[in-house]
Amino acid sequence: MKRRSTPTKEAVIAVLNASTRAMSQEAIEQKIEIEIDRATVYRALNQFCTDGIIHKIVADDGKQYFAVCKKCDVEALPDNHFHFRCTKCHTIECLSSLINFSLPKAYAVEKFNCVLVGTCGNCA
Amino acid sequence: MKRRSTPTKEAVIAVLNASTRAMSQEAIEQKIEIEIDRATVYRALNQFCTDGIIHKIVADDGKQYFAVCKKCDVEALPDNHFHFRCTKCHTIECLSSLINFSLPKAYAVEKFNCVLVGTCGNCA
DNA sequence: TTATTATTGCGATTATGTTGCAATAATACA
DNA sequence: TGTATTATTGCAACATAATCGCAATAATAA
Ligand SMILES: [Mn+2]
Ligand SMILES: [Mn+2]
Ligand SMILES: [Zn+2]
Ligand SMILES: [Zn+2]
Repeated sequence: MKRRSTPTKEAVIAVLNASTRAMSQEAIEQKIEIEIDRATVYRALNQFCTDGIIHKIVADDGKQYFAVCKKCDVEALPDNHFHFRCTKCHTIECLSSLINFSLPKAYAVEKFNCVLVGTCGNCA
Repeated sequence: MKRRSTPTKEAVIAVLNASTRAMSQEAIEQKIEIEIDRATVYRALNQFCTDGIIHKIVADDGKQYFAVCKKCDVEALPDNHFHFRCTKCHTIECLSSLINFSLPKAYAVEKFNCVLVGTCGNCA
C-alpha cells in the first residue's frame, strides 16, 4: 500500500524521534500538540512498524511501547537488544547491550522481546 | 493469608506440573477435566506466583503464560532465563540458557521478561 | 481541476485480565 | 463429631489495551 504524508503521521514520528525512550500510545498522544484519535495513532504506529521505521516492545505490564532505536539497524535480526523498564519513572529504553543466547538444535529465532525490569539510573 | 487445598488449585498446579511448557489461562482451562471459572483460574495462578511456586511471562502476543520451571530456583534473581515462543505451535518454554547482560551505572534489575520468538524444534 | 484511494474520526467490538459480592466449603478446634 | 471461621468459588460487572467497520476527509497523481 502506498504511503501518504499527513500531519498525524508526522507528529507521531516526530515525537518518537525526539525521545530517547520507547513510548506507549498514551505517552505519545500526550506529547502531541494536536488532537489525534487513539485508533489513528495506533494505525500510524503499526504502519511504521511494518515499514521497519520503528519497533515495538511488549512489556511485562502488558502494554505496547514503540521506539525508533537508531543503533540497532546494523544487526542482522531486528530488535536484537535488551530493553529496560523502570518501575519508578515508567519509561522503557533500548539498551545497547546485544542479546547473547544459545538455542536447542533446530530452533530458529525471528525476533526478540526482551525486557529487564527494575530501577533506572535517574531513579536510583 | 492462609492457603487452603482445593480441587481447583490442585487441578491447576497438576496441569502445570505435567507440562514442559508455559501455559496461558486458556490452555490450562482446556487441559483441566472439571469446569473452572476463568477468574478462579487466574486467582489460583496469581496466588502460586505470589507464593513463588510458579512464574509468569508476558509474551509479545500480549498474553500471560505460567510455568513451574524447576531449573531456575537456584538463581539469585527469579526468572533469570530466556523463554522461547513458537509462532507455529503457540507454546512457550523456559530455556536453560541464562541471561547475560550489562547495564549502565546505577541501574538495578529486579526481574526479567525475556522472550525469543520463532520456530521451535518440533515445528522446524 | 479532478479522480483515486490512503487516511482519519468515531463508535463499536474484541481480547485479556481483575474485582465485588454473596454463596460455598476447607480447616481448626471445642 | 459438630460448629465457627474465613479462604475460595462462581458469576457478573468492570477495567484496560488495542483493533475494526464504515462513511467522511484529504493527500497525491494525472
Ligand atoms: Mn529497542
Ligand atoms: Mn521460565
Ligand atoms: Zn526511572
Ligand atoms: Zn513449535
